[in-house]
Amino acid sequence: MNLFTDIRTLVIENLTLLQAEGVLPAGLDFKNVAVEPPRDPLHGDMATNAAMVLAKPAKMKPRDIAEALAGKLAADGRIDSADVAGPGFLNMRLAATLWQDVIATAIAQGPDFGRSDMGQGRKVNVEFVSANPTGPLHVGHTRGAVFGDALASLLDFSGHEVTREYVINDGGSQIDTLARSVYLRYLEAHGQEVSFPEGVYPGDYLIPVGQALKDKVGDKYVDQPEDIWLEDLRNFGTDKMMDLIREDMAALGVKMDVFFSEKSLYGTGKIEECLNTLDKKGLIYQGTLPPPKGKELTDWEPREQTLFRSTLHGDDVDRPVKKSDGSWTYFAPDIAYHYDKVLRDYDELIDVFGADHGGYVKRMKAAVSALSDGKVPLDIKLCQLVRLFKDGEPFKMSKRAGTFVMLRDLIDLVGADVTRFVMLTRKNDAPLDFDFSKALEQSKDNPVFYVQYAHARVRSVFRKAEAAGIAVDDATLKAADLTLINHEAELTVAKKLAEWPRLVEIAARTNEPHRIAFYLYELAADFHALWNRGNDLPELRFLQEGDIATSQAKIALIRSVSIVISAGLSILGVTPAEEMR
RNA sequence: GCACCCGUAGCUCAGCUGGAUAGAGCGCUGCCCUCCGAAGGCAGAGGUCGCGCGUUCGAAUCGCGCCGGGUGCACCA
Repeated sequence: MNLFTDIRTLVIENLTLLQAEGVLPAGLDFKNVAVEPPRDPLHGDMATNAAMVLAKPAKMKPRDIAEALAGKLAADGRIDSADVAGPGFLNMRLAATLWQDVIATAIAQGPDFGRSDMGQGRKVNVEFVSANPTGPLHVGHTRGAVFGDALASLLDFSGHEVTREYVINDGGSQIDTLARSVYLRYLEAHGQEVSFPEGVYPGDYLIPVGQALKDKVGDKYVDQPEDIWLEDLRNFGTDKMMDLIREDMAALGVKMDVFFSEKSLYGTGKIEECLNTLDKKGLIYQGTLPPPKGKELTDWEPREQTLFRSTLHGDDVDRPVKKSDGSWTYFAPDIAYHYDKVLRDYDELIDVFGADHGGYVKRMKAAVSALSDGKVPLDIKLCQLVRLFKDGEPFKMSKRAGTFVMLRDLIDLVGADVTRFVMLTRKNDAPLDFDFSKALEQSKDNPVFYVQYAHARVRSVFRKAEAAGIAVDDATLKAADLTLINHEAELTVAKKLAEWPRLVEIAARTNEPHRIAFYLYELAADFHALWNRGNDLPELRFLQEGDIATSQAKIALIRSVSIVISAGLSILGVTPAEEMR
């Protein structure tokens, strides 16, 4: 249920009625008629712009339309009052029973309250993380991982059929580097002194991989030329790195549905097939690109190569798919990979990339547009950088090898729940400051704590109620006399709960899970405010001595608060707190 | 040079398919615990929404042009 769409339906019914009565002309388009919460709650519970958007096509004054509509709406039992304001806004006050119904619905639907069918079962593929299999995940990957996972959950919650996918870049030359790095660790495991020249990965995490290789093959590869061991070590290294990455993701609570191997595209004719498809559309040609501008290139010279005419699909320049020596560029298998997704019949594709891939967006969209004839939208979400702080100072982790802060370090320091929530308190295209000390601080300055605290407070009331012998199971609460919930402070919370289904749809439509985090903060604030009103007004306390019916009604209200907080946190991948410690 | 992102209160940031007097938190000022957890709440002060033009009944939001900051430009992956 979504109260806003219910009321919008009511508004449109009455507009139609006005047409039938000849007050409004026929043939009006109602699609721009919106029902929203007014910015200022003093104006009412809901407002509609109907009169203003219809004024021009109906050739009437907005206020006249609004007056006529107000007359109709005021007659409906659900509307306490409908007033015309300003240039033609229609402000409505809703009957208290509607807000009380929200509570009953929340309890009846439990974790599914707010679930939407707006996705209509559309198949969406969310590709995220996709870190090169050359080492463990670091902070930058973490943001993408959290974002992608939360977005996938959000889309699932709003009626999409979601696939979480990771593409393993196991086909490129960075895997040669990995293989050589593993080889050095392998020699080291055999007691050799090794040095790590430029261009290999020096990280400690490869030490056990070298050891494992020794355990597996003994001294078979010692002092052998590269062509003997390279292919084997590419596979061995990639497998070990993917194990590591899977463990990292598991520690963060991220689980993929599909791991797609880029290598599987090579030698199977898939890339060729994809490029043939483009060729048939006249989008492949032999040509020479102009030199890149604004950059001093000393070794640049014009070369003829195979190009994809991406400019016909919105890109700035055409892009090479083959190098001058005839081998594929990185872009070629990536096009083929996205073609594979299109062929797998997804209705929509989403890629979550790091901000450093910004230059890749247009060409990828161009490729998907070309391959699907514009039928499959591709949305690319770029996650900006994460800057680490401690006590307000930039933070660097001292690591023997490398200055990256690893995902594991984050989780060890603050835990997966805090990491996830903090990463989602900023929209993806804004840089994120992550302050360790703040993330662990127990104050309202820390949104993670603030939301968790609200949930813990609800649970605390439940424990007290149970100790007092009051039944607080959902079946009992659902049957509670909710007309006892009628104080303005309580209805404020119920109204915030009513926004939840609408908020979910907005967040899903924009692919912006951070809106969930901000909403939860607002809901927590309304709840904390109500809690404290109980200090001054004893009748607002949730437990009313000797009045079980009222207590149960009030507990039903805060039960629905905890339901929504749990549902929201579940989308973000965070576990709600039972109590604060 | 070009592309993308950002610019909103002293600071960090929200702001819905364009809606009314632009909202939070921190910081500042003053209040509220014999009370379901004060780890919290209430109130006050604080804004040319970077600048200009345009579209519109209406612009922080859309378009164009500037200014400032970030990221990226290749036969790398």
